[in-house]
Amino acid sequence: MIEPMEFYERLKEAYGEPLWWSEDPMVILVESILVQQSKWTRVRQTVLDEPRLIQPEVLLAMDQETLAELIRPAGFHQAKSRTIQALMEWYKTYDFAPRSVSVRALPVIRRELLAIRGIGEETADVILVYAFGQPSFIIDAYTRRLLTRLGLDLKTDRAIRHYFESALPRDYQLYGSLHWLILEHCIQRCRTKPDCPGCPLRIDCRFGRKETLNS
DNA sequence: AGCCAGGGTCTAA
DNA sequence: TTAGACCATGGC
Repeated sequence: MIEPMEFYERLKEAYGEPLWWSEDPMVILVESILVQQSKWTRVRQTVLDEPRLIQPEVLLAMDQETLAELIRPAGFHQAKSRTIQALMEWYKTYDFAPRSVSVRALPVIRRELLAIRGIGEETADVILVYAFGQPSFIIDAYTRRLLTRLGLDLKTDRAIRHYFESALPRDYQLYGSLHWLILEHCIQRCRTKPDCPGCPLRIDCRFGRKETLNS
């Protein structure tokens, strides 16, 4: 059974120093909503082409229908436009200065984010790690899939969270880097090469195939 | 044509 | 607590 740190090292060795989502908190806030059940290519077809639009005041000033049209290519545009504006209202209460909060505030921020309709566990953790610099491990579909393929019997997200958080230093940069490496591995490599020759994790990720029990 | 994508909410059992 | 329908779009 592979340990979380080894998991990280193997990916890092294969893909090099991991990138970071963005240094701009506003980009994280907006993109984390847009990318839900969507793809990067579609996210890039939206409001992100206009950096002047990615500002809290601008997003709050436009009506929801207008914002919805701007983000249409990302899918679920009605729900997402509503969520983005609710998120901006919440962000205002932090004076648009995410890095100023203390580590002890993590559970508070997480609860507040989860209270916003359209923001679930994954999105909340993405925002915590990449925008607020808080160590809350991000669990996405790719992470679940890799762990399953690694033969780890972690049935719930709670178990997966414990697997990582109990073995890794509580370091938001490490959490963010690992999450990014997993994306790198799954999107850049596994999805384009389903057979995954020379896989650094030495597993069969089975992209493009139905997940089957007992396989 | 149909399947699927880095999710989230709601409902029914 | 968990499974399944639903939400929308576009690329392959």
